[in-house]
Amino acid sequence: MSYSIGEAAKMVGLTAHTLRFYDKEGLLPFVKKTSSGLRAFSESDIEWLKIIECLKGTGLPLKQIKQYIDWCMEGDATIPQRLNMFIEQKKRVEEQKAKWEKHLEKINFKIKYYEDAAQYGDLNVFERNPKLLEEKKRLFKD
Amino acid sequence: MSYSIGEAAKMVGLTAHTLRFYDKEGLLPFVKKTSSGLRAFSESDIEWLKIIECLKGTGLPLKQIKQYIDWCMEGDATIPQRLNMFIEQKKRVEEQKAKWEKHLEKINFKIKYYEDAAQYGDLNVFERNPKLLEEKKRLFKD
DNA sequence: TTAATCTTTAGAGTTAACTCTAAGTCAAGC
DNA sequence: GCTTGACTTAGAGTTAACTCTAAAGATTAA
Repeated sequence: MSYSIGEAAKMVGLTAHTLRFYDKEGLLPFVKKTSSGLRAFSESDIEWLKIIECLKGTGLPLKQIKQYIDWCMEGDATIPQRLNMFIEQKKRVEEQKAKWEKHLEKINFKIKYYEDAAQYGDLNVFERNPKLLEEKKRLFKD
Repeated sequence: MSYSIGEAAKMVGLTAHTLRFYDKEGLLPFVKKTSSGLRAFSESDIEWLKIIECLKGTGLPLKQIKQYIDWCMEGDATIPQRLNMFIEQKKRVEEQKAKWEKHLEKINFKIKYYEDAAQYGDLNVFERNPKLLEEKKRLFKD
């Protein structure tokens, strides 16, 4: 069983346009075509798309995703590079997560700040709640 | 005390070019200029930049950041909108974090997969480790 | 006071990742 | 067989967010 480009697109939450664009960029060398020239996505192609989505979704540029796909096509000799690539990506994701935690603290501070402001209808928040001022200093010091 | 555009840029990890671009886009209406036309960033302007960085770093487009800045300039009447904006942003960050957790599981799987492959020099990983195949099915089923 | 460095503007150029169009081909239902 | 909708390609256009250039003015250190 195989899927048309439109079906495959729906399965991974992309458009057929985007899949054609990826193909043109060399990200989908594994996708075969029918005798009449239509792309036919196999189950394993769908898995490829999910890995591409995973890497793209964690911020890896398409060029580097293509690099990975190229390594996969080259065969067993590139296993170390591929392993290294996923280790690096894991590192990046975890760094990014740490950054987001910091951002989230600032956002939570702003929510507290505006909740108080909304309640009283003005921005004299720190006069009413000096502890929030301390928290602000801590969050914005660096 | 105030900072030149270059100093301000260094303090928040951006370039002077980028700060001028932000200014042109209307993101920095609070920045004053000296009598000779140079931008002078105050301490509180630096805090503005950090909030902009926080919002940009959690994926909010510059247009929506500008919307927030505009609300701030409009005065107390827009406090509810601003509160709502941060609540929405918090929601988005937490959704994004959940997505990244899922991506991270796939990445961890790939690391295990390629570690085994690297050790044996081939990709017959699932023959050696059938449990990994089960994990793959679980991770890629949806 | 002069050289080096920084800042100013307007505006052009770049990059990544789509997004769409046109003109034609293919497939499924009636 | 015919219509309708999905598919094909090449290539143009879009969007966001920078990134850079040029020419002129401002600031700083010697």
